[in-house]
Amino acid sequence: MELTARKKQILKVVTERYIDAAEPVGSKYIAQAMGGAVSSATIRNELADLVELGYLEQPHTSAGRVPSPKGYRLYVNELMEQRAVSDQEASQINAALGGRMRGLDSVIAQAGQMVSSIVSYPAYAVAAGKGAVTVRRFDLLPVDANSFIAVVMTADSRVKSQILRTELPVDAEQLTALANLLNTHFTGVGPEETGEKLMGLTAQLPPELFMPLSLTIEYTREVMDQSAKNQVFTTGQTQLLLQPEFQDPARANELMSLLTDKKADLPVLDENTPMQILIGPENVNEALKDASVVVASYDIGENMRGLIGVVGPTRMDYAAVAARLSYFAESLTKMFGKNNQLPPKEDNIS
Amino acid sequence: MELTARKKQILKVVTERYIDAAEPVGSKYIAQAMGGAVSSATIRNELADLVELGYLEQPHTSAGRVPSPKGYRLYVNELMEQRAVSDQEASQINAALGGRMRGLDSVIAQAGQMVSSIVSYPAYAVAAGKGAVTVRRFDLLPVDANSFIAVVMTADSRVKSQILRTELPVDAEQLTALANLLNTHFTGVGPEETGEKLMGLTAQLPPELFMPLSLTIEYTREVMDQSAKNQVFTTGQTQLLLQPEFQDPARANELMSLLTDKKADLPVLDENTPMQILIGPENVNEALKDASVVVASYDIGENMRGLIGVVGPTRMDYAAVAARLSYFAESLTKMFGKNNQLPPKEDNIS
DNA sequence: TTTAGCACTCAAGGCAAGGGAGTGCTAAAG
DNA sequence: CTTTAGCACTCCCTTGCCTTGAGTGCTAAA
Repeated sequence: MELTARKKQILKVVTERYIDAAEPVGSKYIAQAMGGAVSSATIRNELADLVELGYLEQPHTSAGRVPSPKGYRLYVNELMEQRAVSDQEASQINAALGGRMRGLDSVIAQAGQMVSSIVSYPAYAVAAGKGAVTVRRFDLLPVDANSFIAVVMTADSRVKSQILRTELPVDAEQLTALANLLNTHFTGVGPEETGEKLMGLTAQLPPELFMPLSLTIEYTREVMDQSAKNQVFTTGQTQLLLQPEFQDPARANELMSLLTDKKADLPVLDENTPMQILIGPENVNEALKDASVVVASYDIGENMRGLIGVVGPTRMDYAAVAARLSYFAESLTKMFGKNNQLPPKEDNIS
Repeated sequence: MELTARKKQILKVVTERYIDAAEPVGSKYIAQAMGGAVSSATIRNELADLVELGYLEQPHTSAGRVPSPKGYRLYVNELMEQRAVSDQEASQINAALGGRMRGLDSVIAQAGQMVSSIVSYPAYAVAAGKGAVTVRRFDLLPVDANSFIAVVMTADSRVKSQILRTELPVDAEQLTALANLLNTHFTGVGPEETGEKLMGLTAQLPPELFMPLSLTIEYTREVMDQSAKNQVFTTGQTQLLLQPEFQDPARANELMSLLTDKKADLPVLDENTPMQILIGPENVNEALKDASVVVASYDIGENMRGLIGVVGPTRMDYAAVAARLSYFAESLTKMFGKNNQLPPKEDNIS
C-alpha cells in the first residue's frame, strides 16, 4: 500500500528534523515546516496513520514522533535528496587526498581516517575480501653469519620482510639455494598446504638448511594469515561519545568495543554495489542493531577493492554521509586510476 | 613536617578504601577498619589535620574524605605495600607471553595489548626514544621491467620494504649498481642530509637511474620518519568507560581522544628508571591532569628499550597495577634476554 | 589526648504541584 | 469525505519542599 504524497512529505520532515534536533517532532512544527498549508490537527491524523503503518514511533503517548527503522529506510530509498557535496566539503576532501599515499595497508588506513574526520563519525576501512593469499616470490638476503632477511611478495603484490636468525651459520650460497627451493616449491601455495610440502622436502635437504627453511616458512605463514584476515582499521571511535544517543556509557561501550575489537565482523559490501546503507536492525551484528552503517567501496588498481564504512546512530545524517562518502570513494578510485600522477597501485609500505 | 604514624595509617586506610569503593570515606568506617582502638571522634580530629595539611580533600562539608594528589603521592611513596603478583596473575601473564612474538613493532603493540588486558586499564606502548635513525643497508630486487622492491634495513635493525614503480624500464644490473651507490653514499646518513647528498650525486648519474634513485630515497625518508617518531600503540581505551569517574562523556571523550590521537605526547621514562608513577597534576599533559599514569620499561635486546604506560583515574589501584606491570616488564626483559628460546631481538615484521 | 554527645550541614531521594508540549477525539465547517 | 478548531487528557520534566541519613565540627568532660 503506497503512501500518499503528503504522508511522505510528513515523513521526510519528521526524519530530517529528528536527524537535526535529536528530539521527537510534534505536529505543530510539522505543519509550520510544510508552509502552513494544513493545520496541525490534520497532521495529527496523518501522524496517527504513519504510526499505525510502522513508519513512525512514539516514545510515549504525549510525545512527538520519531522515525522507525522502517521509516528511515523509506526516507533513504525515496525521500532523501541526493545531496551533492558542497564546494567547501569537496575542497576539504581534496586537501585530505593531497598527501602522499603509499602502500596498500597505509592507503586503506589513511582512507578510513580521512573519512572519519570528514563525516564526524567513526569509520572502519578494510580491503575487500578475496580468498586465500599465496606467495608470488621469495628473496633471502644475507645479513651476517647467523641472520638473513626474508622478503616475501604475495600474489596481491604486498611485500613484507623481516630479519630471521639461525643458530647455525648460513652463507650466501646456501641462501640462494634455499631461495630457489622456495620459489620452486612454495609459490602459489596456500597456507594449508605448506605443512605437507615442508614435510616432503625436509628429507632431501642438507640439514644446515633446515632451520632457515622452517623459519622462513613460519614467517610466510604469518604473512599469509595477516593478509588473509584482511586487517580492519578503525578510527574516530571517540566521535561516538559526542552523539546524544551514546551518552549512556553502557551503550557507548558496547559499540566502541565492537569497533575496537580487531576480530569484529563489520558489514561488508558485495561486488558491484557501490554503496549501501544499513539501518538499525538491518544489521546482522547484534551490537549494531540500533546503529546504522554506510559502506562504500573504491578501486585500488589491479582489481583490488577497498571498503570504507561509517558507523553512527540510526539518527545519523544519511544524506550528508552518503554524499561525502561516495564523493570520497569516487575520488579515490579516480586517483588510483590515473597512475601517472601517483604510482601507488598495489605496492605496500609494510 | 613528618606525619605521625597514626595519621599515616589513616591516610592509608582512606586511600585504599577509596580506591576500592570510589566514594568518600567517613570517620566511622576508618575507626572500625583500624580495629576500633580509637573512636570516630578521634579520627575526625586527625582527618581535619590531614585536610589542613593537604593530604585529603572533602567534596563538601558533610561528606567523607578523599585522597588528594598529594595524599596519593605519599601513599605511593611510603604507605603502599609492594604487592607481589599472585600465582594466578603470574600464570595469566606467562600465558599471554607464551604466544609467538616477532618483529619490533608488533612486539611493542602486543605488549601494550597484553598489559591493558592484564590491568584492565587502557595502555600505550612505544619504543624508548633514541635520536635520529639511519639506514644500515639497502637492497633492490628486480620485479619486472618497470618495478623493483626496495628493502631498507635501519641501524636499529628494523627492515621495511616496498614495491616501487618507475616509468622507464630498469634492469637487474642497473639496480645492482644503484644499490651499491646507495650503500656507499646513503648509509649512516640522517634524513636531513639526504637532500644535499642527492643533489651532489644526480649530476654524475646516468639519467635512467635518476628516477629509481629518487623513489628509493623518498621511500627511505618515509621509513626513517616513521621509525624516528616512535609510533605509539594504544589499546583498551574502552576500559575507561567502565570507570565511574568517566561516566561523564565529556571527560571520557577528552582522555579517549588523547589516547587515540597518534601525535599525543604521553609520558615517557628516562633511562635507568625502571618504573614511574605520575599522579594527576604531576602530569605535564593538560588532559592527564586528573588521571594517573604508570610507566615501565623493558629491554628488547641490542640496547633497545620498550615503554609501556597504563592510564587510569587517579583512584586507580596503584599497588596492583605497579605489581603487574613491573612483573610483566621484567618477564619481557628476561624473555628477550635468553635468545635461545625465541630469536626476535631487533628484527621487524613490517 | 581522647571521647561522648550533640547540633549542624549537605547530598540525595521521595513527593506533590505546576507547566508545557503534544496528543486524541469530537463536532462543526468546507 | 476531508479538514479544522476546540478541548480534555496524558505524560514528562522541572521546581520546590521535606525527610532521611551520613558525616562533620565543636564542646565539655574523662
